[in-house]
Amino acid sequence: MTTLPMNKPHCLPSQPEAPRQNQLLTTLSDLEWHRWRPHLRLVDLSLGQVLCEPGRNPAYVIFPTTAIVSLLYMTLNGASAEVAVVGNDGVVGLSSFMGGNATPCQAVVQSAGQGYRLSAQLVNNEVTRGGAVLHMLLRYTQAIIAQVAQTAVCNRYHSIDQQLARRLLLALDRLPTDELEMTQELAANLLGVRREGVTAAAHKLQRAGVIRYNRGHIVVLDRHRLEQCTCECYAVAKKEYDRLLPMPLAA
Amino acid sequence: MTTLPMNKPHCLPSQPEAPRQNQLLTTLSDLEWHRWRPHLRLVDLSLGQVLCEPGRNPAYVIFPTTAIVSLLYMTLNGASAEVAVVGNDGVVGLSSFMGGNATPCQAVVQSAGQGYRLSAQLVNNEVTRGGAVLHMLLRYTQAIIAQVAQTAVCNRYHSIDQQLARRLLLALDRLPTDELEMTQELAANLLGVRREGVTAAAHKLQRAGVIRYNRGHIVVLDRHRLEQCTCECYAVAKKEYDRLLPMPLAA
DNA sequence: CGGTCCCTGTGCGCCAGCGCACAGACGGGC
DNA sequence: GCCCGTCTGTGCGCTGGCGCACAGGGACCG
Repeated sequence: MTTLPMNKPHCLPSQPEAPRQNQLLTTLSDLEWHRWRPHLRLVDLSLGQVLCEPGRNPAYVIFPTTAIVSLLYMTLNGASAEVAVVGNDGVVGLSSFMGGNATPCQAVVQSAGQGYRLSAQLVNNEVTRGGAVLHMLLRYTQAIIAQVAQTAVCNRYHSIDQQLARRLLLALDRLPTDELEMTQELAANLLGVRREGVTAAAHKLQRAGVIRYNRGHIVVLDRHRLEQCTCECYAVAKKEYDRLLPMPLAA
Repeated sequence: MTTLPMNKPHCLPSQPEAPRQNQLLTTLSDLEWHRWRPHLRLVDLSLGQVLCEPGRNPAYVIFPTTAIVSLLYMTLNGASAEVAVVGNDGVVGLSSFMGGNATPCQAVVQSAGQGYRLSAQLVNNEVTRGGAVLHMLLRYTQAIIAQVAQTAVCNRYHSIDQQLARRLLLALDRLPTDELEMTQELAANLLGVRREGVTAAAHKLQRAGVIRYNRGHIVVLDRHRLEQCTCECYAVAKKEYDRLLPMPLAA
């Protein structure tokens, strides 16, 4: 496995006026930004809050700053699987900008925090203008597709151990600290595996001294080793994101 | 399992001048269509042809008419997994319109046929205009995301039997006949499973009288029963596509 | 301070799918 | 008509993950 220089997102503990903690928003030029600013509203996102119900038309898109959101698909018999993770690196509600006005996937807050809310209508207007905002959203869409596709591959080929490590890294990248809240039960639901499977995987990580696990509270002790425990999927998706988003936006 | 009315795509045996056999192209207004027409060029797509190499910048997007194309992700050790199927219902090369100019996934022709080729540059111009073409592409992008996500879920939860049935239906929907060419070896690569696993699954279908299998040539005898053999994933993705694409395009 | 949830650990039996190794069996080319 | 390559069938043993059932053990609340 290649070990990438994992620059953490610039996600500082919430400053009184920290407008552009979301990386997508930081890609906007000052011009665009000032046009948007009046319409952005900071909202609290609580654990378990459902931002988007399957088949419903969400009224807002949300650019998380400190919160983390899961995109989940459900099966007929109630099982679920997470297909993508969105934090301060992205935006929730792509479907509304894409014109479909709904999506079969559910968006649930996995880690409480804040985010900027913007009306779907406004985003649509921006899209039709065809400017920098559109191109930013398109880039991000491509990154999401890569992440979802990589999840499909990962589900096919990789062990629970590897997938758990990957999921922890995904969370870590979107948090300011090395600690996160996630019960084994929850992790199992996200990965679409048994809780006992997660217990076993978490044990291995713990005994290797990579994490410390206690009743839903996880401390990552050695991020570098954690990266070695996961499959390529993590690095591939991250690399693709880094390739797409920091690029100077053609417009 | 709900049994949908599976209206086959209007894909007639190639007429001498059948310009809009691709369903995305049919959604365009006459105005848009006539603007595009001079730039579309009908090309032959041969079995196994690679339309897009991972990491490379494809010069064209392709709207298949009779051909079928797989979008594949590869793993480090050479294994592969198909994340989406594109036929006369879609377009290959979304990444170029999304601005990323490349994608980690590979596009390979699985069923020889034809398609309309259009320069990526031209598509980009259309996108920046922000008109009907953009909205069509966005809609289709959303459908692709749904398909990829559903593939992820399917990989997680469903048996080889179900996945094989699903894959056959995906091919069938994009072909004018009830026959298709696909060796067990190939199917195994697409599904990311063992060839022997496919052998077993195909046997079951054959013994149930649903298909006839012979050295890479498959005849679907009973499509209805085939639909009953697969998981919900097929219907969910199809429903989402039907919801998104026939809609009158707002612009 | 005791009860009651949650979370976590553990121990089964079970099975789908894997890896490997061969054995037909069809079919196209010479 | 024969040969060889490709495609398909079959038989192992193995293992990762599943389903189930239950036991300790914090944490919080009254």
